[in-house]
Amino acid sequence: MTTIGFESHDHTACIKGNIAAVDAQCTKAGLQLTPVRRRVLEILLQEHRAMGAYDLLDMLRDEGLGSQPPVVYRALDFLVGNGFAHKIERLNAFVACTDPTTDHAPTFLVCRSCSTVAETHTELESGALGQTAAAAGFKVESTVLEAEGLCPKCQDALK
Amino acid sequence: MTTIGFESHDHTACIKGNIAAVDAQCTKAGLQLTPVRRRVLEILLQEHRAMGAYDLLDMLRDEGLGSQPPVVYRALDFLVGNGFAHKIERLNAFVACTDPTTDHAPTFLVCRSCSTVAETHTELESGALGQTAAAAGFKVESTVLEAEGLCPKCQDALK
DNA sequence: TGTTAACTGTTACCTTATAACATATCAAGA
DNA sequence: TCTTGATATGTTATAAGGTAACAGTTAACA
Repeated sequence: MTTIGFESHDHTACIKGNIAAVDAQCTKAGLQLTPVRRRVLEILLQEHRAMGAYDLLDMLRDEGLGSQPPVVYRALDFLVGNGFAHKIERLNAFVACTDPTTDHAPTFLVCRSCSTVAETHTELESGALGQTAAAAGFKVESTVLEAEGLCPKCQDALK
Repeated sequence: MTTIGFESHDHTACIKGNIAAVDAQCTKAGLQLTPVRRRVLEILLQEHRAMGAYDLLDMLRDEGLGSQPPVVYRALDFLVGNGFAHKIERLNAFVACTDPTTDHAPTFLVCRSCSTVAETHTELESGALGQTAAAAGFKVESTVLEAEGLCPKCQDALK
């Protein structure tokens, strides 16, 4: 299990690597990473935080890439549907996936102070949720696993 | 760990018991279970499913208990804030808490076919989320733990 | 070159939620 | 008894999030 999001890192390389991985994945799966879709993913990677659909739309509009809500929602549907981005339900906002190459049930740690989102991956079966579901005879199709609180930096800053 | 929601049970007694428990809790904590708040909780208990704020508002309006959104949102804020109800983020909807007497981090199993919501309680510390957060130095203040899928009945019905 | 499939553009609208301010109620203290 | 403060409700207006439906575009390919 790895946690990505609260450490500093080479962000430019991180963006390039992610886009390249998504590109490869799309080619392999016959998916089209169109300009709007690519740009939305780039923005999410650059900002490295949860962004609302209308925040993204404002940026697209400034760049002449679309000005109406369906444009950004369709791009987000594509990205989320294919695992290249995730929706943070608690925030009604979206983040780029940190590991777009593997299928996974993401878990998020959301800092309420700086809004940074860390993504972690867990195995459903081994977790309490998976075990509870199995015991209840419930067939899980998708999960929402989010924690809100304070990241290490903000805990220090607020002391 | 107990799962409540997919078994049949004496619903009338379940409602009375829950309201009584909330009543006692309010008296003890100096909280006011006013008519609007009580009625919203009753409706949630009666319906025994996730309900949107505007669905609740329609029912309140029919009963002359309030006709504008803030009325129901304030009642829900009170109920959710004190642990007497929960919000299902995935659905933007609300359910009565099945165990209002104990402070807990609820987990929900939401059936996409019949919309029934089962609530279970898990210990944060023992779960994958708690362990991940601890490893990352993240201080958890609240959690959203939801699974969407098919309940046992609907799995049978769809065969 | 016509047809199809996938994607984008646009209008219009719906659902969910909250800010802000006015009013009402009630209990504690001057 | 008055009045002050705390708490709750009533109401208007609007912000924020999301989608249905249909028209137009582009690219691949028979």
